[in-house]
Amino acid sequence: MKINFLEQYRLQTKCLIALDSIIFGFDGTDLKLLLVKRGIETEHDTWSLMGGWLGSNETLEGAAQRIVHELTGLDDVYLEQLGAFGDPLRDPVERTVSVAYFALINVPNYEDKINHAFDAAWFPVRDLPELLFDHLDMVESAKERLKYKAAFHPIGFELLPEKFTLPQLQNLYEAIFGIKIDKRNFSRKILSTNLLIKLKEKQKGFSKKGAFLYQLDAERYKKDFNAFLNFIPNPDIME
Amino acid sequence: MKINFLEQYRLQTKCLIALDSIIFGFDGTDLKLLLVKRGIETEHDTWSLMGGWLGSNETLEGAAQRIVHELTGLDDVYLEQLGAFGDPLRDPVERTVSVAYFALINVPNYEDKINHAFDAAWFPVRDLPELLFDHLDMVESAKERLKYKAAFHPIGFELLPEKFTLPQLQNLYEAIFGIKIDKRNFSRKILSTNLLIKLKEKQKGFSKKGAFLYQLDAERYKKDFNAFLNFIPNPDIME
DNA sequence: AAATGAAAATGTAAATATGACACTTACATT
DNA sequence: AATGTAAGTGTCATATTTACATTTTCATTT
Repeated sequence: MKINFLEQYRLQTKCLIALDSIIFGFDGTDLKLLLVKRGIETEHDTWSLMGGWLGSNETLEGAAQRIVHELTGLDDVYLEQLGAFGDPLRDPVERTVSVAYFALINVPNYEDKINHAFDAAWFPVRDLPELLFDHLDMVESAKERLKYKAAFHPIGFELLPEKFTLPQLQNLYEAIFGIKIDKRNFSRKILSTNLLIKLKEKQKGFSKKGAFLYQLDAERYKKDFNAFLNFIPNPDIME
Repeated sequence: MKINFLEQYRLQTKCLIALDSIIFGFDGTDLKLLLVKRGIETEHDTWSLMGGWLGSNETLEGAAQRIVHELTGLDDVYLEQLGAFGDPLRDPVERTVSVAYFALINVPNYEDKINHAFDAAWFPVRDLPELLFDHLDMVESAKERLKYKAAFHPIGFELLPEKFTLPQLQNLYEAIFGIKIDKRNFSRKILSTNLLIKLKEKQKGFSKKGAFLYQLDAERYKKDFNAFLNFIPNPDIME
């Protein structure tokens, strides 16, 4: 059963392709999202994910990287694809399929690199402003994915500075999952991975006693990334 | 920093959107994939995933459902989005972004429903023919996703007939993960979920003794779907 | 009718991981 | 020198995991 093949292509409706990136950050206390204020006339001053159009010779991820760079100044952010969002009415202007990516970055590390030309700003995920189009759906979906991944893979470190303390790491997990974790059990579990190197230095200033800094053992991290972890007691994660 | 907004839309290059579905099946022994032979003149008689184009008023999933139906006759298959594949050269004819979905179905249950007009046929995932475009990448990606999900969620049942035996279920997990599992430990673990109802009947014919049939407790299945399982000892799953 | 063979079914003990729980330590500030 | 605040640490009871071998059932063969 053959069909005229090229004819098939010619008859199809074409679509705009957008890329939207959800950038998670952690400042030591709160899980945050980087948003930009898009000067869009029809949607007055709405906050938006890092969005833009697919260029004709770009890969999807390449375009997402370029857009993140153009809007924030950030380079070489590790982006992971979240999926495609293509409801016919998601963009009221014209039918657009958007491919969403998400990234984890450390807020203080990148703070000075962020280009504020586009009013890029951090918002706590628990208290987001109104977002453009279906961007809130994308964010919800990204939060679930983050939980899912974080429950099994040591990705938490992507959100922390190079040197971090156990209480910071614990705060991060508590923020991602919205739970409290016993610090004795947490440190036992996390240290049993042998993924952390304890440094001689302490982080001062935050507490009086100061907390020891740790660093990721990069070798093991790469090697054991796929080893499943189970940081979260009774995880309650959906997809 | 405002930009002429509608102008922005007008300037963008448009793209074709394809949907491709990866349909996994299990015949009691092997994990299989449903493929169709596309009568495509440029790619002579290559086997292909269930692919087609996005219609102008369809949702992505709606289009994927329609295409699966048109090519196979199957209805109401549960499809989950795998992601978008958009390499500029993936389709040599014209730039196309494809959104891939995957599904799990039970082979014998659907056998008679499958429309063979398009030469739809099952292939063991361990021994696939050459595939169209980047469909092999999609399949690899789907296999990883299946492993990932199956490690934590009781999705194995989707691939089995309504009544199935513990050895069948174990074979399925062994096929998905490519490992051997101790049957005593497997049955203890799987039964401890209380997700299975043991029937009085036995499956006859395959073994001399015959194995008891089980059925999914649909109530609990829905309720506990998000409860994490850990069927797989030392899982070694990547994403 | 008895013997055979092939897969199904089942239990236990040792090792490991988990979860609950509270006191001591360090040090900056007063 | 005293105080306050967060960091750091240990134990025990329970649950989970792993490793491992024998018996049962019944269709088929003799």
